[in-house]
Amino acid sequence: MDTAWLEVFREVARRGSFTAAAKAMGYTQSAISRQVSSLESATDALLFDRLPRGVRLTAEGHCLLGHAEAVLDRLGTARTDLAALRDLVGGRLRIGAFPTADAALVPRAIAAFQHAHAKVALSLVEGLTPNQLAQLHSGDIDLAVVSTAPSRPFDTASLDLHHLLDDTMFVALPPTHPLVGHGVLRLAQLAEERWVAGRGRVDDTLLAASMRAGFRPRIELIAAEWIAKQGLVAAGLGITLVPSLAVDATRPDIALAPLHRDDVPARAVYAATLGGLTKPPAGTAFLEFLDAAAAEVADEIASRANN
Amino acid sequence: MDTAWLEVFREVARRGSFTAAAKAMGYTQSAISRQVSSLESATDALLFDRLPRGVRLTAEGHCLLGHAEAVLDRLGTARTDLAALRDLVGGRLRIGAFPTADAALVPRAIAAFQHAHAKVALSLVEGLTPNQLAQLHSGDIDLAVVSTAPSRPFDTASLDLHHLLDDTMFVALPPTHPLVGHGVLRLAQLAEERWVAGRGRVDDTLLAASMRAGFRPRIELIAAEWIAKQGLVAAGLGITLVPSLAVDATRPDIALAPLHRDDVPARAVYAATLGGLTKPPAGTAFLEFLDAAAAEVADEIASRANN
DNA sequence: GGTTAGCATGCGAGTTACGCATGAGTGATG
DNA sequence: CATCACTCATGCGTAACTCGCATGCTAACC
Repeated sequence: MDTAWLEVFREVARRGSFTAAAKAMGYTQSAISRQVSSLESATDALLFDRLPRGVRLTAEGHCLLGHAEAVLDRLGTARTDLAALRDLVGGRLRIGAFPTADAALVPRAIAAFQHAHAKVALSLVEGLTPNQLAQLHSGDIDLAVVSTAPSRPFDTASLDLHHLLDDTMFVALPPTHPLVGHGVLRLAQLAEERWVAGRGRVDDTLLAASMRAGFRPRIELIAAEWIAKQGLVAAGLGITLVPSLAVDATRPDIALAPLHRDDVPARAVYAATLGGLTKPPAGTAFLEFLDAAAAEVADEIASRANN
Repeated sequence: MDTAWLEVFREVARRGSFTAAAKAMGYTQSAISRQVSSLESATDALLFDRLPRGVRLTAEGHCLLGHAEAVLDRLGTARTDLAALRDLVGGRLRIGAFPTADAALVPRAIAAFQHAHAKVALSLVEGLTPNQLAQLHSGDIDLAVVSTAPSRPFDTASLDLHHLLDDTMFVALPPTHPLVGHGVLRLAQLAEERWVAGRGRVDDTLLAASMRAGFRPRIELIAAEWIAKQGLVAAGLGITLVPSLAVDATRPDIALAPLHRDDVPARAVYAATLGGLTKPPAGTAFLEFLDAAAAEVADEIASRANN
């Protein structure tokens, strides 16, 4: 059944005449006659009584009319929704990001995106990179902000990776620490320090890097939450590593010292989408905002490292 | 846009593969491929990502899927409703009838019809014949039970008339009246009686008939409502004419005497529908129940007239 | 009673949709 | 690493459909 038949049917029902409907729709009267006839065959119902002056809906025609209008309406909203999806005035975009990306990078991009495309429903899920990738593959999120870890390289085959920035490491020192203000530090200078460690990947980084620098870090303080680590450092009980993405989120009574990039390799931060698949329009648009936010954040980090 | 495209789209979305959908729907894989392609052109959207093993909905495809299912559902209910209309398990029938027809004839037909076709929504409008015909023409009712009046013959051209029965006249007498039990009466025997008259056509009938019988009836009592007329007659204050259709509705303390049919011509009672137009299936079905009810009522009237 | 309005239909041309066969790309398998 | 299996896209020829045009027919209107 062609939906054009329904449109013709609706027009004829409204105008009460094949000829009038034909004129209104740019068809010939014979075309209208045949289309109505086709619809009558398809529904196995006589839809109009043919009168000497025009036509009139039968009971069956009246019954069908309501449904036909509903169907055409729904098709119209389908068109509208699709257009909204394309024009970024509708639809949704589900984003995932690792925790420190949510300190500044992702929130800035989201704020700018929402300002530009208020009608798009954005959602954000925080999680570690492996979880993000799993959700990406299962279709739970459309785009993930992830970071490389030397230990777990992700399969580049099934992903589209868009490089955003490189996340270097800073050392968080108590404000009274003697090394504060000495510019770029080498990891070896910190061999005797007491370290505050969290759990998971960041501490792998610390361990691997310090072993490479020739010492085994003294880890006596374990704190999972960022707020706790900061407290310990601010109290002068130890030092810790801070990803550059989190420098804006450190409390003012902590000193941050840039670390030489040969000592702790930078983590690359990517925006990842499923490879080979069509990205939702909002996704590609969001990438630009992520780029802009990444550029801003990178600038700020660079200026901080040079002080 | 062909709704077959939507069905194919839905099937492919469910099965995640063109080939599987083709097998399920009895098409070739190439046909599926082209139909999806057609739908994509029509919607100007990429609906599926083509993967090495099957396909996967894009964001646009997911957006369209909901609408497509709604449209197909609605088309299904349209088909169901049309079938229900035909099979008398749905739809409606709007009936009109003149007042005395609602005393026994129409209620019986309605009761029997409702018992046979409970799902059909019946409605009844009481009104005089001219109003019924007007509503018939305006499309407010589907079928009218009307009666002829010598003064106002209706235009038989635009109507389909189905004869139900002939409505003769009875005389309502006080139970103590000397003429009670004398069988068929001639109007001339009642020349000296005092008449209870209503308004409108019934009294035209009385006037015309009595003038023809050679007298002018003494009309001193006017009562519009049937209940009032009966009261006056039962109290012995006068006599009145009763259409045969109303004999069952007369109170027991009134005597009814059949009137010779040469004196007061029978009114023909018809079921009228708009001529040339397709009758709703419930309408033609209802006619049979009207016929049956008319036969019953006519039998009862005949047996009453013979007593 | 002629004219007009309106729907149905035969006809030819253009478009569309189907199946068949084939090609290209990717994952599974030995 | 080569081969196979599976999936979708596409060229081709045929069949069906839909269109406009012209015509026929019926009923209302002047």
